[in-house]
Amino acid sequence: MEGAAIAGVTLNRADLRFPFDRDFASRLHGQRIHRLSRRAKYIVAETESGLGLAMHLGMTGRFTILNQPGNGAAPHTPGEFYYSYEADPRHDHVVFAMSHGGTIRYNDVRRFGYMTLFELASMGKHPLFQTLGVEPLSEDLTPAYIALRAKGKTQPLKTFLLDQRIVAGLGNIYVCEALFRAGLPPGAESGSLSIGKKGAAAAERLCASIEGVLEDALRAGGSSLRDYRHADGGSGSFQESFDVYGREGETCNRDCGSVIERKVQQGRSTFYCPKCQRKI
DNA sequence: AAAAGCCCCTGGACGC
DNA sequence: TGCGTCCAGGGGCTTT
Repeated sequence: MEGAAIAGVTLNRADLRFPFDRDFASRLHGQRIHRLSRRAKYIVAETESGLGLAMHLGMTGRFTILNQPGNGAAPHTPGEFYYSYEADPRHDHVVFAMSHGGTIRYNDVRRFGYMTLFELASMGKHPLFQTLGVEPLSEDLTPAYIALRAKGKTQPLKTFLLDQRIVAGLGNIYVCEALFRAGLPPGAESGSLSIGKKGAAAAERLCASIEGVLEDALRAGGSSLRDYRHADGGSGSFQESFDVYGREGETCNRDCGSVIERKVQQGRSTFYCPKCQRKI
């Protein structure tokens, strides 16, 4: 979509998680998309005129790119998977008509996603972005950074890692998986990461595990649970490589003889191996 | 300051 | 077939 202009925006309702900005559609009308980028869990469309469109998918948000008007998308190249998109009047909330004749649909069953316009020039000062922590795949994520931010915190590691102000973009799946790979208990005090040799070693493992999990997941095209899909209708396969997520009651992949358990932290499920993730 | 709990919303899975 | 309960890739707000 980079290089294409927005020929029209149709809003099929007045809000998603939040009401759309006033003049949302008209401000985007005719804007050429200069580039698409990402910060934390936000997809950002940057227009040539300096307008930014931040898009968060929430839990069930999904973009589908259709290269022809109507229901079906023609393959980009011969032999490519042909994706037929069935219109969903109940949950197709936003439709972008693009200058080259294609359309982009935003579908979101639970409407926890949202979109908002902002000025690219002052992105760093925008409330959505201002407090975000480091990108997990950047060189900013280091054991020293982890130790610094964890220092003195009594909150559980799981909570610490889900906090977007610390590391931006980690979600429930990848936090669970990273903690497993690092051999760290989800309930351990975060502050321990900044104490002593064991803490330093743990921070080191955690850092490497976060990177490793995300890289593996990216290679696999992400995790496709339920109807989670790519913009071309394809799906990821990282769910087949989960060590702990969604594996309650199953045997640990480390052959430690234990079974994966589930507990609730912050109202979300944490999956872990009680034996492999015993202490820092 | 930190943690627990509830809320937003819809739908699928499962038990009775 | 229907109804109730629990659960879900996120995260904000209020209460303790």
